[in-house]
Amino acid sequence: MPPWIALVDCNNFYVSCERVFDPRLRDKPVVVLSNNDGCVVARSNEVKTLGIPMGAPVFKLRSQIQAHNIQVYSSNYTLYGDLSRRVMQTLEQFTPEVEVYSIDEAFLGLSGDVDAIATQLRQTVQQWTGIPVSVGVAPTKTLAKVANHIATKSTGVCVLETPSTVLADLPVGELWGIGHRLSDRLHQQGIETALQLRDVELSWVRQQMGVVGVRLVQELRGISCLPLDLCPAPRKSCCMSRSFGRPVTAIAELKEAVATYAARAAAKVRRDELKAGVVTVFITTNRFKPSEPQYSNSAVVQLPQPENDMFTLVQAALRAVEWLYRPGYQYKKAGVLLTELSPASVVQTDLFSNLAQQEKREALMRTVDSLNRQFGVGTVFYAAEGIEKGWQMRTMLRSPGYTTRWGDLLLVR
DNA sequence: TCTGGGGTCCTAGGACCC
DNA sequence: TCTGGGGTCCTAGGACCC
Repeated sequence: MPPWIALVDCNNFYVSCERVFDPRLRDKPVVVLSNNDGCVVARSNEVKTLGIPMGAPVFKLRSQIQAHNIQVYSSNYTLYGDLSRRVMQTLEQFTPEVEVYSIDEAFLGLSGDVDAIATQLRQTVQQWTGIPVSVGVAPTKTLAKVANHIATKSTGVCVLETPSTVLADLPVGELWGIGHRLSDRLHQQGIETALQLRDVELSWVRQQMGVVGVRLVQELRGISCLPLDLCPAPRKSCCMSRSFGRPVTAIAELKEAVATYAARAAAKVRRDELKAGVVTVFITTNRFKPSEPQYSNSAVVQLPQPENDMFTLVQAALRAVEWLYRPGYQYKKAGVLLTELSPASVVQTDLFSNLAQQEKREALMRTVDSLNRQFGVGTVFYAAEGIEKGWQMRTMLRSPGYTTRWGDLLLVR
């Protein structure tokens, strides 16, 4: 294992993606909103300077958006996913040891003149993809996160060899793995900085923060406890859920939404060559409106054998909705969770399964998937998903699918 | 009017077994 | 009188991440 770990982080990733295809957005304040245009999930530096926090609900920002002429975008995950893939492929030019950690971050194993490599890598990603990145290099993942933090605020590259002074200036709550709960508890115990946490007794850490805390503290001391994960295990669950664009009261609409989510979730597990053994459906009213009657519940359907066929999973999900639905409530959100995922290649049949029928369905699913891949999600769908979809989430301000839809190709002149 | 979505890991406690 | 203990599995809830 090489002695260094680098964290490459795309700066303000979603905003940077929008800027790649619309250079007029450079140097302007830009935000990208969550699904349903609910709250802010990405901010340009100009917006950060204005003090607008991550996760701020957009309806509270109206006056600021006006006053500073902030450019507002709905999220365009197809575009971001595509650019992310290009960034990751570029990183693979520099080392085979790439752990894709999230849509905009990767850990890399590096050795040699890491300062020079990091600088070169940063320039190459910028040149090949148009996305600015910061690179933090250190002996452990946790310290690489700290280094990245510094890199983002300075020249874009930071190699952290002797971090004591840096850790003394870092509030403990900003460490990777310390959320607001742990942060509060540490403050109560008089621990304010990352350096103080690093130098605390391990037995105390074990008792107060469990094994997760022990690993974190060891990492701060330069002892790697979170190795690079170069071949991630297959996922254990697949969730598809959305808030509705408006309150939903009728079971017919709820069924359309849940059928749509089940079909999308089924497509995801087929893409990953998995099958699901259990389908869970949940529905809920709007918890932000305590004045209205509240109801939320979930139902679990155990399948006789693992499936990834759209019809089977949608039917199971719809049975769950019938069981869950109570009239008289304004539903705000629903979701479908697929669990007990197993490899699709393992064929498991029971006495009553009809092989010929199963093969026909698999062929049909392959055709559906390929059409939806080629022409966009929703080209072919199950009638139970509904046509009008009045419940669908709002996305008023979405940018075009520059790299994934022929019709949206950027026009020059 | 208007507050995201998709994951993972850990722990504690109960049921059950021998 | 004296009432084990270790292991596994499952579940719910908590905490965190991006």
